Amino acid sequence: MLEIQRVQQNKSDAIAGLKKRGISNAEELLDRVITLDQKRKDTQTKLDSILSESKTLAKDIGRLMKEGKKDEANAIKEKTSVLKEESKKLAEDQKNIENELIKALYDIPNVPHDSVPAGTNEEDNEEVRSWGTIPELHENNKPHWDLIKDYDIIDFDLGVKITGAGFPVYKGKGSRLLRAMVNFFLDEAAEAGYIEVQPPLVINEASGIGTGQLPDKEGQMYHITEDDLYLIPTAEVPITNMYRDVIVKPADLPIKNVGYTPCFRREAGSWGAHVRGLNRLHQFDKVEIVQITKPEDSYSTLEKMCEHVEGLLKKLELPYRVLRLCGGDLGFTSALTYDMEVYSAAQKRWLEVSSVSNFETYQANRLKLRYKNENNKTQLLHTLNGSALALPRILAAVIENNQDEKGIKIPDVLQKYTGFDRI
RNA sequence: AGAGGAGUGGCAGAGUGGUCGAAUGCACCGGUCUUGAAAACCGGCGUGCCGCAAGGUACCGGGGGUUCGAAUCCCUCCUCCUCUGCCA
Repeated sequence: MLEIQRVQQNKSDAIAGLKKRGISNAEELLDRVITLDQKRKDTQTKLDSILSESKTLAKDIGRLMKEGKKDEANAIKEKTSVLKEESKKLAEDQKNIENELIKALYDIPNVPHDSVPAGTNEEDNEEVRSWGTIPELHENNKPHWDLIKDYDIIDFDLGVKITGAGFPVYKGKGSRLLRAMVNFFLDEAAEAGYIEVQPPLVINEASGIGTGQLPDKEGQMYHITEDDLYLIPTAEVPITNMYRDVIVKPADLPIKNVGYTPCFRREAGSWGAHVRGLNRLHQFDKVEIVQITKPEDSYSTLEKMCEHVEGLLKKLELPYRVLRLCGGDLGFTSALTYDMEVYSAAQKRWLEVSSVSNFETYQANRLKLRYKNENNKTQLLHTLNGSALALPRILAAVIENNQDEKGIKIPDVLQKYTGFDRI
């Protein structure tokens, strides 16, 4: 959630930023927050002074009782009961105002970074750079949903039988290839200084709120109602929430974590064109990198994280492009996001395989994730994360782009992980 | 899952209805002393909110209640420990 102070100080910037997301009533939203905050302050001032008076009187009563001046004490008691009623009412008002304020803040997305182009959808995303050459495939090349059947490496029907649509079964060399990639990605991240973690795959409500999946997007997560827990939609949630309510020692910054987890997404209502095969699933694997940095370091860190992701794609010899997402395509909590897309020569389209974002203080503000700066002041940190990488689409691109008449060639860097060089 | 016990500041640990935001020790930071360090001594040392500030206010696992007044009493939830049961 946005910092109220920042909204107040740079209101026009915030409005301009939110307009890039296509939010036309930005000024109205921000004014509401500012008004509510002022109301909150006023109420608190009143409440505090009443509480202060009550406290003083309570102490007087205690003293008088001890001195045996019961009548005097009782006289004061009457006064305090009036104050108590007032403070009770004010406390209730205060709570209501605070709830309204938080709700209002939850409704406002992050203010995009200056470099984010305005726009309404993916067509307005800006290509920053690209790499690699699109391979020429043989005449009878096939998309991955056919290849996986031909070589019997991924079975969707079996997944349907066990669970339902969107839960594939990886088999034999398919399963080995998946595991090989996970290991490759984790090793590369370790090499780049990320500390590996294995977080829970199930999170509580507070964690969902911390990273912004709740209260808005609960429909996207699988909800275990009996225990009121959620299946993680991404490792970002448990990993970032490790640092909820933490004041980090400056010496520990930047924090760099990597985690491999399955991810679970209901994807309610988002099925349709372009989601065949591995392109969109309810359960998929992902290696996620997360960094927590000082505010002044976050944008250079974002670039480094992109370099890391691009390094993986280069080693896998996959042609890719990097997009800077426009305001309309930008995630709710993100200030700047780069999407990495790999070109699938068989599907003849770009596949999003990674998304690297800087959330600035938006998540940290909800998480209460802070550090003591040089002036010994507690200050919000910046959070960043990126997929490095999302497995199914990478696997799809790898088998599609490396197919020939005789089968599928495994990229060189993966061979020591798979133990085989062809499928 | 059942029975019992417990949750207090970075840690340890006192505090069972009033002057307790909380003793004390350790850790940490600053200073004195010292060539330097250690020891000793002096001072500082939680977080949020309101306030220009002085200061005020809230927080003793979470939520609710009793009371003029709650770390302390009551209810409820959570977590941890011990024993029993079950289990990869």
